[in-house]
Amino acid sequence: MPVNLRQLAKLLEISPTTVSRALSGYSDVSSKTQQRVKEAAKKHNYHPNPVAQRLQKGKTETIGIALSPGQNYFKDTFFLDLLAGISVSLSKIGYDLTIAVAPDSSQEIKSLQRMVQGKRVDGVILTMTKAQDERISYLLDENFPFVLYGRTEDPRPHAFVDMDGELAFREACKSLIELGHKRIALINGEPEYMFPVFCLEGYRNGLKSGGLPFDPELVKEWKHQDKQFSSFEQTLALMKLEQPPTAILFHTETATGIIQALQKINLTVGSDVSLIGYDDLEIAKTNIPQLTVMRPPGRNAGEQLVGLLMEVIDGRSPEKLHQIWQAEMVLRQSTSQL
Amino acid sequence: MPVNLRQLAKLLEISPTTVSRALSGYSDVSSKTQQRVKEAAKKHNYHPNPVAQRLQKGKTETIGIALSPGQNYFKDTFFLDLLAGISVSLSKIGYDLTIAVAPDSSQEIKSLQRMVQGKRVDGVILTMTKAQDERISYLLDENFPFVLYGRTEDPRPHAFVDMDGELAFREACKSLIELGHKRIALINGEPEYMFPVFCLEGYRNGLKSGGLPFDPELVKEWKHQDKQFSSFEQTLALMKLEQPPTAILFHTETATGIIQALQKINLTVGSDVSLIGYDDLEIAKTNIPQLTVMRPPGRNAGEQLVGLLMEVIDGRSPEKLHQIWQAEMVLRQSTSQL
DNA sequence: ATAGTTTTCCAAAACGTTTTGGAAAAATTT
DNA sequence: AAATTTTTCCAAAACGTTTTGGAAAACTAT
Repeated sequence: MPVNLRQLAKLLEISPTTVSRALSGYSDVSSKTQQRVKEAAKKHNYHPNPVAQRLQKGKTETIGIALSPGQNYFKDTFFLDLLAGISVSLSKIGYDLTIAVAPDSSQEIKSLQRMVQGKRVDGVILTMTKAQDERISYLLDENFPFVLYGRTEDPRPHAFVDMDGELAFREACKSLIELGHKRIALINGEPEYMFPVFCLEGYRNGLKSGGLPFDPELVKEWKHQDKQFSSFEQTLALMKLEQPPTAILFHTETATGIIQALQKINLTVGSDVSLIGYDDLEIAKTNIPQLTVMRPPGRNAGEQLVGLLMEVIDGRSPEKLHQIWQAEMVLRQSTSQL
Repeated sequence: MPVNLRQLAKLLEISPTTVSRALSGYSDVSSKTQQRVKEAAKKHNYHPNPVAQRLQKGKTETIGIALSPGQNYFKDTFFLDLLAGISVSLSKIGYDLTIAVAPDSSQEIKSLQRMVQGKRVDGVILTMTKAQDERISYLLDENFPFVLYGRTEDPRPHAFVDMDGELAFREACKSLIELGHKRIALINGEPEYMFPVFCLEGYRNGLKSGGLPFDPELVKEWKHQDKQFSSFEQTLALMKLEQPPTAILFHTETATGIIQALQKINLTVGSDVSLIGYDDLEIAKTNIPQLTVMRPPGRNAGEQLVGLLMEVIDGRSPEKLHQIWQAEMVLRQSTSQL
């Protein structure tokens, strides 16, 4: 039932070469036969075998994304959205997306090697980047095409897309200062990952530009393994300080823990304590009161990643292949004048 | 730098045939040369080109999973866990996992066709199955190997894995009746999907076996597009009834909406209203009070799906290739004697 | 008509494996 | 030592495409 190129050629009494070239629309086959071939292909339900194409072209026409289940950083539908963007962009150019999930973080490098050394993909996309990231060193050492969603400290040139966490937290901080807040806390992610590092920097810069001192007591970190509970605890700790904060900057993915902590000690979100989250997750809209957040542009990150990666694969130097995106503030009910 | 089979053979002054057979451990090559070949392969960092292997074997050694972003059914890390199980099981047998995300539900069938007709995969895994599911009809019509995570009404034999939603909701219902509840509500998913259909059935059977009447007023549905808000509204509606329920059965993914609704009208979870959720998501453990839930076995669903799919691909009749798993009750603080 | 162009086609090689069907060499039996 | 069996190897074909380097056929310009 499944016809191949040779059989189709035989049916048309024409050479396989011509059939191949007709289907790819080369100008050295007359429009008449081109027509004829295309019709026959449709009629006989011919689809070129991608495996054969790949062998011939010397490309896998596949790109990979490596994850570990430890990466439950991704909340809400964010990750699926990213995957969707990547997948759709890839299928437009005839590429496939293969994903490798390592059983745990320690095996992550192995599943990456399987894709790279095993010649299963032409390039990879990496998320959840760390300041020191062995996956990135490996890819750079191997000189294998990749693009990051996030940043890293490795100085060798490489392509990446990232949010401007510094700007987002700086702006959020400034807006709280404008509302009269003098004690502003930050509940941050682990500094092992790159993003929280930028967020802290933005927070410090925001304080500085508003003329407020930096107080290390007001900065807490949650653990990835136990996000909600650790942010719950950190919130309680903050509020037990001699001079507790009147506002908290945080990552919206930890909203549940923080809000429940405030509830427990009978503080009202929005009046007693102002909150600004980073990322506009579902909870920000469904919570009562709705949460003021910094909203990243989102949506087409996948498309951008694919675009950059293709340039890297095509051999363009990754020097200039990076983008840093800005979040915008969405004012809702969790912030108020002090 | 990347060595291929022929080059390795030349280096060893041996035929490519023998190298190939040595590496696959055939008994018709002496253990001495087998040793020699394997060492050389390691030394020269030889990895067989999977594309060439696939062409020769006539298999893609790849399986596909098709999603649409509309499927935000998947909460928490559940989906990543499933993907992890699938990915790990596949890599053990040398297979790749390619995922195709359709831009929206209407395109879902297209991205499935791309994988199937385009000969990009040997089989597919489907989730979020509907009672009437065009994806499933398509695959059955094409006689293409697949396995479902969920059930469907199509009577033609096929492989699947599913939870026993009927049993879970029946048991949950019975346990509430034992606690003395007489007005038990169900906040269910849309009956377009198969799972809620079974849940409703279990609920009805539970009532019946406890000698309680079925009251349609006590059954509500939430919308997938707006899960939290619609369950919020439905909860309020339930509580405005002349005879409001004293207990609610629901899907844990809608917990936020339901709990916030109860909070709004000053009802205490666990004493005023008992709650039992289906699925043991993070929120069930972090909420105060912790939620009593029905916990599905989880974890190795991916492994099972892969196992069944491989049998289908190997041509085994799918008649007997299905499993239905049972959830177990986890007693926490959201249920109490009436 | 002749030479020169352009258009249209195709045979053969190549991509990197595995499998098939023997053949040569070695070991065993007569 | 000859005949038989077993062990070890390999040449060639095959998987389904695309590309290369021409060649034949059809026009165009002289």
